[in-house]
Amino acid sequence: MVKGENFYKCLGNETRLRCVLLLLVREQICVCDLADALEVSQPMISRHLAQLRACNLVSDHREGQWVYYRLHPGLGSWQRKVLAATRDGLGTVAPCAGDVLRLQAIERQKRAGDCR
Amino acid sequence: MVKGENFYKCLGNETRLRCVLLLLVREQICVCDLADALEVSQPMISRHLAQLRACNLVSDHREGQWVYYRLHPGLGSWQRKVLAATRDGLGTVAPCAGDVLRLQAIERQKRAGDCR
DNA sequence: TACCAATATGCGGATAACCATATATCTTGT
DNA sequence: ACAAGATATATGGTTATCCGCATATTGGTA
Repeated sequence: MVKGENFYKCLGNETRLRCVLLLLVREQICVCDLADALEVSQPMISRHLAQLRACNLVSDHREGQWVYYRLHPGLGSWQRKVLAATRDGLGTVAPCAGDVLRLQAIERQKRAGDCR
Repeated sequence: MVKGENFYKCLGNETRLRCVLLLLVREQICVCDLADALEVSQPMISRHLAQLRACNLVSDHREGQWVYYRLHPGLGSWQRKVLAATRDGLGTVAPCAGDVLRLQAIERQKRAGDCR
């Protein structure tokens, strides 16, 4: 089996692709922020994240109550090139552009909450 | 729907990925040579080529009895970058390396046939 | 026309992918 | 210990994908 097959199978789903593209913009994102930014249910994002994890596209770590995901540090350089090219091609159009905007809004809201 | 989704769905199948990587090595290849190089049946290669065609990853043209496939000339630059990075990452390992060798053997055999 | 090689497609069955809903687990604060 | 928030998984049903085999189509040639 071609090693890239699972890699591309993962990217062949809209939710997972949008996840990965968001993780190209932010070092790490917690599950609830991902769900809100992509406007999908919590079980749905969790299951897709599990798949990305199984294929070593992302890694996760817990910080208290929250689980943060990031692009897997062990990604091959060719895979990073693929993702970068994809961001250049798709990052600025719908729905990815909207995902970034929503994520930024979520982050603003959290910072505002910290102030009181 | 993210535009790249179908692109990646196509690449998420071993046979189709190997096809595309071979087409990165040769300008154009006919169906029977593709089937022989990848060691898959003719209906199978034909069906996958139809899918690649439907997603505008490849284009085809007839030359007499043979139908030749090539990477679609209208591929976006980010898509070409993705394919180039994939070739760099996977092109020299199995099964892709073997595909190229078998294709070369097929071409040698054809040239030998032409000489008599 | 008849035939052969090359290619495409129809069909049926097996498997995998996907989603929504419900429930379980884990962590923290009370 | 209990409650609540965050995350993961189980379950069931629907749809999509993949494959093998048989057959149709197309172009060249006798």
